[in-house]
Amino acid sequence: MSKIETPRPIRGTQDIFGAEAEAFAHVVETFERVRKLYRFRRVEMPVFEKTEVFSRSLGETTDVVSKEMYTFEDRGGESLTLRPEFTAGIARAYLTDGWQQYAPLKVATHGPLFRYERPQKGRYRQFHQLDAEIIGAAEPQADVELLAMADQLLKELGIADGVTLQLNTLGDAPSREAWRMALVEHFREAEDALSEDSRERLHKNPLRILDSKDPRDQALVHDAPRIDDFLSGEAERYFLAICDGLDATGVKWHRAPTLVRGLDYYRHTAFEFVTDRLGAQGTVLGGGRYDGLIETLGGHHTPAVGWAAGIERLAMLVRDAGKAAVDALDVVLAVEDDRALTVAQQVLAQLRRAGFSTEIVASGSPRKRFDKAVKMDARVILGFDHDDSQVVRALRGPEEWTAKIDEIVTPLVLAQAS
RNA sequence: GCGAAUGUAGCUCAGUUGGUUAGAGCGCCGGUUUGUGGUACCGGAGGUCGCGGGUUCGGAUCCCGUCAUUCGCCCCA
Repeated sequence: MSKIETPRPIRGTQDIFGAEAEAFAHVVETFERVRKLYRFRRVEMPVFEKTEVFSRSLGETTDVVSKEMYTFEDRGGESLTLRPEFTAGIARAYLTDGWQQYAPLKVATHGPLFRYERPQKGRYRQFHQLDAEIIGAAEPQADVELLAMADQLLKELGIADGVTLQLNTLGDAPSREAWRMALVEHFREAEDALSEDSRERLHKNPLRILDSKDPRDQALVHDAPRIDDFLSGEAERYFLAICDGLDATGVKWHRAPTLVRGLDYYRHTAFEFVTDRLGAQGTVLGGGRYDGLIETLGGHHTPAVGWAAGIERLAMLVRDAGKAAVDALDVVLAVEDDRALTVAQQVLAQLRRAGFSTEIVASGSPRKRFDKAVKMDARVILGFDHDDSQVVRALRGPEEWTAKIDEIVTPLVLAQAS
């Protein structure tokens, strides 16, 4: 008989358990609570879409589309792709599901996304994001509201210290194009001094040179033309309105003139909440305005803003900050004699129905069950020996007491209340 | 796609210049002790030393390849 080999997990996937899973759930629960305060509607989106949903909206030449997507043919021969981000699918639904009637539409969702990348700290092939979008709103207040929600989320997660909001504008389409051309001209003059990566970027995505980490690029970036010199009057007024709005809302921000976005569809506002506590993956939440995206999917010109946040990255910060408290165990039952099992089962059901989180220890060596129960760190321990009185003893409460089995809940409720 | 480090029990790790039958702590299972108690002791299960090849009388240890993990680059949340 040949040995059966256990299948290995897929590279870049995670089996999340224990404290990590608690932190993960805490992030999602907090997001759900905050999103309701801001009246964002919950949506559930498909995990896969036609490939063109992403290739057209993100841009064929972006790394995400050209080498990071999980694309496959289904049995009908259609090219499908596991979603590498949320925005494109939501924009598609806005057009195909008649969501335009609800504009301006505020939606929120979360779930798994897929990108074929080299895994490292805070970066996985199946990863998870929170996502919030406002579609059909052209006014700066939409950007401000979205940022305020992000800010409140981070504060309620208890990780706002050490995370800063980096804010920039990319201008409207003409501003952005003029800036882009000036940047290309600036960097082309000194092309030989650029890093290899940046020479490549010069042709593919010159804006990205601005946030290069290579020291050879730093000096050139420092002298590079600023978007401020290319902003149209309208684009400038728009950006100032956002700055004022954030100040009025009490959201702290820093101007980051070299902050750009990787994906082509962004206009005007661009932002990232950044920390230095997660190594190379410092962006914890990022987004911006994507007024051009809906058109690439065949819709009318539709202004929109959104952001996404990496749940794993937030969960790591939450864990490091010690903010993910595991819910304490209310009661543990130690069955020290198997003949008392039936009685214990009755009490167990009674307690759980009454709303107490309850665990039972009834296996292994009877003499060691109490010790096991003690280690579970419950607020109350109930000991079950075998005798005819059907009385249990409670320890580790505010005080010790005994009770008949059908009267256990009452003293526990009283103990809870005191 | 590129670079570096690391893979020994369920977990955290020892394992000397290559040399008997590969170890410890924790956890798990059983027993004894204690008996309103988180104790101590005894015993047990559990390992193709990531995988494959090579060098050697002999490989957990040296060499090559491969897979995985981690940390960077890139990309991005």
